[in-house]
Amino acid sequence: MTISDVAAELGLTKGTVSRALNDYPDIAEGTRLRTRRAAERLGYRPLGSAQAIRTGRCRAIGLVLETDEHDAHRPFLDLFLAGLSDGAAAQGWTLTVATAPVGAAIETYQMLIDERKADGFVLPRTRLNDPRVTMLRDKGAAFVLFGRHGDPDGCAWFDIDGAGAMRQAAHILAARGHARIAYVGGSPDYSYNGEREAGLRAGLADKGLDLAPELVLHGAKNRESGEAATAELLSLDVPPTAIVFALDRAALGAYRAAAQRGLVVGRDLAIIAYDGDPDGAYAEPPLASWSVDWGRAGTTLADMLIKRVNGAEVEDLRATMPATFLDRGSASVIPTPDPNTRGG
Amino acid sequence: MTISDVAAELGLTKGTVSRALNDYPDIAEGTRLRTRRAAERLGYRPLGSAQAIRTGRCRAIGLVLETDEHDAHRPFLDLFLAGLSDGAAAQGWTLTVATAPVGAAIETYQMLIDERKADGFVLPRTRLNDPRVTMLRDKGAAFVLFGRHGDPDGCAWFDIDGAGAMRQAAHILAARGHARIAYVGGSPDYSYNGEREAGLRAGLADKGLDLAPELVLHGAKNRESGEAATAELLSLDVPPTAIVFALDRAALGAYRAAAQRGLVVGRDLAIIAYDGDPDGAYAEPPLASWSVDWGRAGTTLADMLIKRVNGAEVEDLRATMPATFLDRGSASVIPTPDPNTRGG
DNA sequence: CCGCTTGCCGAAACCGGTTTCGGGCCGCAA
DNA sequence: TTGCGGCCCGAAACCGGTTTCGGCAAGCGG
Repeated sequence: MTISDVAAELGLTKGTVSRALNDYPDIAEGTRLRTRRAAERLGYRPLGSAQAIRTGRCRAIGLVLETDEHDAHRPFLDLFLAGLSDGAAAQGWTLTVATAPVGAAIETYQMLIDERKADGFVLPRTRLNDPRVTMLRDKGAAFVLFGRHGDPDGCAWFDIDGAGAMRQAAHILAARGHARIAYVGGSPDYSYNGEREAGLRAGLADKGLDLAPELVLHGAKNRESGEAATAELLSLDVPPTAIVFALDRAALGAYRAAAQRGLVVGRDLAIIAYDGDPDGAYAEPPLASWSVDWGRAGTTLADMLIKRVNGAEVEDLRATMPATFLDRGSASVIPTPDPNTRGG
Repeated sequence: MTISDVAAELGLTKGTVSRALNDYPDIAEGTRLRTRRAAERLGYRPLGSAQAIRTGRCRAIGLVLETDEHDAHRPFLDLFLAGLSDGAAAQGWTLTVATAPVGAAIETYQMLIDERKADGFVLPRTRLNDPRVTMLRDKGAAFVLFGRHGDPDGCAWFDIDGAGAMRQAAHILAARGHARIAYVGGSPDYSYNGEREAGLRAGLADKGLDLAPELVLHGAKNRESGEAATAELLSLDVPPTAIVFALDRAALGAYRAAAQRGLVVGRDLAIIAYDGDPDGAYAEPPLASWSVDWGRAGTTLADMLIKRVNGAEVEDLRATMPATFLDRGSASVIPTPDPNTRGG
């Protein structure tokens, strides 16, 4: 069922049918309706590749997932893909997915651009200094970052408000009587890390507290390193009464470190983390965490990218979305003695 | 950089260049090489959509993920996608991903076929009676199942040998002194369930054992239902000394059910499950499980689908891959008394 | 009544490839 | 020398759309 078939059925030419279906202004209203109905009735769907060749648009969002990141546990990938796919499908677009080792990602983008398999890209896990950004910017390709880049010039981006979440985490812990609060970050290469730490500092400052230098650790990206970081913090002369983790995966390692010192999470030590990893719900006690709506994030990114491809300015394509606090057992109130008289 | 540019550079016509690059037999060897080098040097890459329009092939694998399955935790989706993408990329193909609610998947396939966004499909999570299979078979679309279908006629498929894994699980447990072994299955709609149960039965039969009817439960797809199933089994007059689960997620629920009865997994109760879920490694004791190489599975499926699109017969496109046993603490030897004198 | 817009559609070029067809040139046998 | 068959390549059709251009007919003002 091609456009010529539809045209023949109506006694029109294919050019006229094309213009009618694409809402050109030089088509009579009656003709437009007649054409639309006939196309519907005959089950006509324009061939993507055929339009692409003339318009230069294949109406596809490109997504390149970087492999080789062993710590990159992605429990939400399906939700994220569903969001992207829904957002794309709502406008008749599709999703082209490729994977590549971290180093070779650039080539993959290049290939997708050259063969016009995608009109633009959603860049997951944006790093502060990201070669993908400079490359795509140079080539004039359309893209939207998920996360923020060191130099936002020419970048459209979408991000979860990790700073706001951490700021509120500080407020919550302060309200529950904590004064000595630690922070365990993830990989410093990613923007989220700085955002979350800054947010926590801001929240503490709001309450007249600060983040002691010895209570700040970085690079905890999995259970093992989270456990090690926690062990280090708990060995201090004056250990923290609460720890805020940048990542759930690291926080889940804290349970064992605490247990080894005879401490019970949620009673002797408060923990708040970030990601809303479903594993956290099964910890004992369940892990309090900031959860992200990955589906909505995907849909929003898809919308933004399509707008960008259609010519919207990057300055108008920047947005954040709040995270939601899952107030679970690990963050419950801890009856602490005066921190000044405790342990030291 | 189009094919005409390359032709002009060489003083040939675009038709000749096209034939040279596609290894037509009526092109002189010298011309072929000269053309190939020029294309390489100029960085020419044929436009996917342009070839698609004439050849009818867009060199893309379609993958439709079904959402709305809340129990469909997919910790390996990234590995699977990477495998598919690698297998596709090795032959110059790409991967088109879409998602759809379970009921609406058919429409999504239809759309991808009509707009020729994919030349064929990999069908994940095949059900025994799967509407996708009948639909694609009727339309003459190319596809490869991941899992098996009730009626394999006209189907190419790839599957993990869950039956073999379960059979070996039976052997292992029997060798470690277990005689009263239970099976907790997942969703009966999927072929894997029947395969795994049958494999277990076969393995028990090999050792002169059988699966008592009261020791077979179904529908445990998550922690909660796994916990409930375990509780039910442990309340029997003569409870099992070992439980084999079709799914890791369900097995992880067993730990709590055992603990509530004062039983310790790996000492009082042996557990073997299936999937190789990374969460299992962090259980106490770690969960013994059959792990699947999702990356290789993806690559194999991609290869098979491309062969199918290129005209291979479905009968030649059927294969299984073994799972690997992760012999961890939950399956350790349990010193049981004679089952006949115990508990009853 | 004439000329000039305006609305609407047909005709044809075009996009970047692939594939078919036909013919020039060469070598070889008669 | 002529005829014939291969080897190569050019020319052009083709795929299914989009977009430009030109022209016919109706409407309108002068």
